[in-house]
Parts: sequence; C-alpha cells; structure tokens
Amino acid sequence: MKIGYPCINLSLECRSSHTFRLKNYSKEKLKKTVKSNLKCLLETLKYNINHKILFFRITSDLVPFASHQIMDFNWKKHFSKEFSEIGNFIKKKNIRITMHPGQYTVLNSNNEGVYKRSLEELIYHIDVLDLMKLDKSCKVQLHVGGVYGEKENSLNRFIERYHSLSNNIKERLVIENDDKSYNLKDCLQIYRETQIPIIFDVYHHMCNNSGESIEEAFQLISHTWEKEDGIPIIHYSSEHPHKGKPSHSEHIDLKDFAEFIQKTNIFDYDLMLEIKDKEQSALRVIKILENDPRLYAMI
DNA sequence: TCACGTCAAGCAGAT
DNA sequence: ATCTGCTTGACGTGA
Repeated sequence: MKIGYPCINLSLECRSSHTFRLKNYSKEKLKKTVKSNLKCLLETLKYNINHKILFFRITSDLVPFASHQIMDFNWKKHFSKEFSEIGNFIKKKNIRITMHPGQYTVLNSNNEGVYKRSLEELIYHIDVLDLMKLDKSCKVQLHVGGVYGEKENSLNRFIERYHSLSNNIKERLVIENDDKSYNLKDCLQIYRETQIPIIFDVYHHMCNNSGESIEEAFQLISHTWEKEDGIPIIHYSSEHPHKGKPSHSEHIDLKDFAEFIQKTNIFDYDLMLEIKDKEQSALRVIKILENDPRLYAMI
C-alpha cells in the first residue's frame, strides 16, 4: 500500500501550482512559471521519498492555461528535458502518480463547447504523464459529469464519449464516484460498457450510495482494475456527512481511520488522503502503519 | 504591507 | 436569482 496526498506540500516553501491572470499571459511569463513549478514538483517528490510517501497527485496548474486557446508556446518541447528528468526520478523511486482535472472538465456535457474544451484539458493531463513516460498505472481521474435532469441519457453520453477517445487517453482515464450525481452503482454501470477502472472515494460514498458497505464496495471496484492499471486507488477523507457542512476536514481522524483500515485490510490498494493538512496526515498514517498494526485498536 | 475583490472554465443544490 | 462547494488559493490593485 502506498500513501499519498494531493498537489501541495505545506512543509515546503515552494508551490508547483503557481499561475497568473489570463490577461497577463505572455510566453515569457509562462516559461518562468512552468520552470519554477517543475522545479518545485521535483523538490516535492524528493521530500516525499525522504518521508516514504510513494503516491502523489500532480496539480493541474503545473502548466497554466495549457489547454486554453491563448496558448501559443510549445511547452512540451521546451520542457521535455525537465519532464524527462522528473519522470526518471518517479520511475526510479517507484512513485505512483495521478492527476485530477478540475470541476470545469465535463466529458459528458450537453454543451458542445464545454465538451470540446474538456477534451483539450484531458489531453493536457495525459500529455504531462506521457512526457514523463510513466506507466499506465499512473492515472487521470474524472467524475462522470453533469446530469442535466436526465441521468440515463447523460450517463450514456459519457459512455459514447469514452468510446470515441484515443487509446492513449483510454489507457489512463479512470472515474471516481461523486457525492451528488453519480455514485458507485452508476460508475459500475459505466464500467460494464467501457471497462474503465473505478477510484472509490469513501467519503463520497457516505454522501451518496445505494446501500453497499465499504467491504462490498471494495470487492466491487477491485475487479475494475486490470494488471496494467496497477492496484486499485482509494480516496479517503475524515469528515462525516452529517456533522456540519460536508467538506474535507482539517486533520485526519485516526480512530476513524483505524476502523477503516481494519475493515479493508484484506484488500491491496493505494490510498490518497484528501485532508487539508496534506502531507502531515500522510506522515501520521505512514508512521502508524509502520510501527505496529496492533496500534489500530489503541488509537 | 495588507485587505479584499477577482480570477478561464460547470454543475448541482441550498438559500 | 444568487451563492457555495468542489481539490480549497493566488493574483494584483488600491489603500
């Protein structure tokens, strides 16, 4: 099991997600920003290795406006050496990487323009992983998308759009159950038509499910990951849907986490911790898992 | 130096 | 109709 966190390391000074306003766009500004983002990304990955964190989500802001029509710079060519260097480090250290396009990327949109821009954004994310020559266990994850008052049609539109994607995208794309629209059952319906692997988000499942227990859910999604996809990816965060606003919590609740681990320890999976304190929760979890599994009961 | 309005982009659900 | 959350901030103008 690899433990990971998303995008930003709060212990480091640097950020790999620096961006700028669209109206300030220039090739020079882009070059400078991407150079600094890539430098910080490598620094972050080195921090992770020094702290035994082997799973990481790379920020979508790595190359600002990469899929925007304003982009007039061949960043892939210009930074190929840097991407290759980072990719070599990732492979050498056996790190697993994911990326997660933002909420504006809606593959099943009923608006042609939104669909087209989403496709461009998806291609950008795939390009980053391809430039680093990472294997197919490194994934780009999406939610299924909008419902538009007609769920079955919208779900089928996702399936159609998926089938029309090129192979290099299909090999990396995975879907995740969300907290409002498309739950585990819906994702499994899509899987049956597409064989797309499913990332299971434990917290989203608590918000939106069809009665499956965590154990049943793990069983169901485990089969959606083929050998070349790597072991299943699970997302975990600490807050319960009922108390207060449903949002990701500040720190990890170790008692809750221990229960979760006990329930799921017969499965092999990599775990992305979506907690606000980022790497701090990952460090705690790694320490606990390393020291003594019997500690679970004592937390 | 700091507060705060704004930033490329979509959708759903609450107010 | 407008605001908020999403993954949960950063930019940059104006005081």
